[in-house]
Amino acid sequence: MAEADDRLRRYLEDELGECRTEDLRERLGELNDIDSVIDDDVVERDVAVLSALGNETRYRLVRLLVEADGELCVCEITPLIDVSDSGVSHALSNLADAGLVTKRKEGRWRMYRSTNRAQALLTVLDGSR
Amino acid sequence: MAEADDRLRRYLEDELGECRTEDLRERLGELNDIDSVIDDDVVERDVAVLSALGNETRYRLVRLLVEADGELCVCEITPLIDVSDSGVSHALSNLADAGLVTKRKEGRWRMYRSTNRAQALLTVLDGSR
DNA sequence: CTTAGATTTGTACAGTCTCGCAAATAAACA
DNA sequence: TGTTTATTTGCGAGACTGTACAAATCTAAG
Repeated sequence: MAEADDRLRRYLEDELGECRTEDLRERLGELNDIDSVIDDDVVERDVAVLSALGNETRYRLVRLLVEADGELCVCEITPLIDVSDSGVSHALSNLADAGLVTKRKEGRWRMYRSTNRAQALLTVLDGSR
Repeated sequence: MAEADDRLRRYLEDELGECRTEDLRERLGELNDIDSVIDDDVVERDVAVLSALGNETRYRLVRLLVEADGELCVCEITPLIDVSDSGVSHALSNLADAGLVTKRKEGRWRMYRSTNRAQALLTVLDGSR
């Protein structure tokens, strides 16, 4: 920590012209305040969602369900996705854990649908391109 | 494809009561239309962005820069992030490639700032929780 | 033009992830 | 009840990723 503080002190000297211990302490406090706003649980959940979508197979599945604008049966999905049935199942299960799709049983068929969160994320990506 | 089509035909029989070859062909067409909207380049870019953010270290870096609401020097960031300096540097470089942060040289210091896309993504995550 | 310091880059490897195969489960129906 | 079919689950090989360490680069200042 001492070394990191020295580096920060030199940076503040450059930025402010001079840097008293008081100035260093103040900036250190500001940085800690910013950092302390970040909640560990939120980080964990968001990273889970983002890493679920950050895989081509899973991303395509979600995109498909969002474009379909309603539920699809697994038997309608697999012909469009280039991995094995079990690969699709693994992926859908992962997405369900992340809250990006929901699952419903209909007799011997399983229906999947994208969630609002999934739609919101894709919308933002579309809008910031 | 034959097997997959058979499964789809059986699904349509359940859903519609009966399923003529015509019905199967129509549904197959609809599914392909939905799928063909999905652009490979878009998939690739979005997955790159999402997988960049879908890592705890990189997510924290972006959150920090968004909360800071302006640029931060690497020397201000490293004390708050629990990986080595080189780890932070690799992570920032990855984020820059994904278009989630921008970099600016200021003498011997390097300043980073989050992009609109990064802010938009975090905002959506915050809003859909 | 040497030295010191800030940050990046190259590299290696431990750990994680993805996907296919085969087996298991569950629903429908003969 | 046994059979067929739809989907999931367990598991392992190979691919991929994250990180630290060391060396390189770049800047400023003696």
